Amino acid sequence: MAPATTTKRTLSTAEARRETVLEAAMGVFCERGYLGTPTKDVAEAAGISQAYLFRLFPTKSDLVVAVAQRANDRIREAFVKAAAQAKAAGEDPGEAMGRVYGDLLEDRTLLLNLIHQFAAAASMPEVAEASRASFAELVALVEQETGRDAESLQRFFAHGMLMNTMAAIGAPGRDERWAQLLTGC
Amino acid sequence: MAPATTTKRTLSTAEARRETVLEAAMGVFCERGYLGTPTKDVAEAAGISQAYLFRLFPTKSDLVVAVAQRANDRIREAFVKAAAQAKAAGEDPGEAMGRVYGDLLEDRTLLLNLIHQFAAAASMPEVAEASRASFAELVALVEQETGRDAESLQRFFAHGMLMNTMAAIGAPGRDERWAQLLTGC
DNA sequence: CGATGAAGTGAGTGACCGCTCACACCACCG
DNA sequence: CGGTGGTGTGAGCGGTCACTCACTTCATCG
Repeated sequence: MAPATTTKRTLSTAEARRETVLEAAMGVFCERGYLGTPTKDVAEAAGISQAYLFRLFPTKSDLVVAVAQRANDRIREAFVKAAAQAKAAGEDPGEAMGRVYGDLLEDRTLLLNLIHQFAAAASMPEVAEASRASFAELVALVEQETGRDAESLQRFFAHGMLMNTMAAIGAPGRDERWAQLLTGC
Repeated sequence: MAPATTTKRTLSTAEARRETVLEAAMGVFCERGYLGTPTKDVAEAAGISQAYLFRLFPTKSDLVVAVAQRANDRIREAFVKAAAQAKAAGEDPGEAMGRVYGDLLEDRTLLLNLIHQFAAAASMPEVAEASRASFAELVALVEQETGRDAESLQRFFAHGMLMNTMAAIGAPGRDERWAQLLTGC
């Protein structure tokens, strides 16, 4: 790893390692999910030993929750940025947020982490709590930025969840009629 | 299990046993998902030995695919039945199908198997294929029975996927504003 | 009856999993 | 210089996993 270029200790090295690990974990978890992926794979992808992984995240559950929160954070940040840019350009923030969500789903890693998160929520209360907190923030954000009514907001998020599912099962790109119908914008 | 104490033992056919196993498997898989649930738990829930489970389903993957298909079958059957009843009663089949999907999600077992199926689709091509086949049938069915246009069909399924997700993360029943907004009909 | 084949299981197997521990390394400080 | 505290690891531990095999029990039929 490259050492910090300059400065004094603004960020601990362990903290930076944790960032590396979370990034690598998202990439590894997205294939077989949280329960299906061994911690050894995460450690290898992050370029550290399994022993050190367990010092950075005391249990696998801790790691999973952190990964889920990171995925949620990434979505929220993208929404905030898209809304700000749209407002500055005098465009519709709602449309910009919908478009940016579609762009996010192009990143298969993020998308799969999302659906693994929802699946894991069934047996991990902390993950479920993180998911709910994320939806709370996202709904508030979209409502505030767009001023849409309840039905319109529900449609916005429903469309997002459909796109999630379609991407997960590999529907986009298929030329069957049903796939084009459900994935079409 | 039951006939162990008595000297008599009533054998069942392998086919009947497979049905029992699939039913039990849905109940056990729904908690921790396909990769997170050991086959031992499935065998116990079905009341057979692990060894015999592996004679009925040669690999865990075979079992998982069969369970996914069974969940999909159950939804399709419910849709067909609801549409037929609605038509016979002179009601709107589309509304009936939407309502019956809401009823199906009351069964947490089925709902969780659905989202675990979508998650598993990421690493199990056969599961992904089963999911796609199910969507193909469902879309054709709803379109045929309701005659709705593309946008309306997409909204129908999008709403279903949102309900899936909300139920999975435990949103229904919460009194936070966002939850009522997204789960409200 | 004895034979045949399907139903069903106890007792493993090797591989793998989450997690731990003793210890090495390195930068900095007095 | 030695000490201190954080970074990092090799080697495993106990337990669990998917899967197997030798074996028993049962129903059926000539």
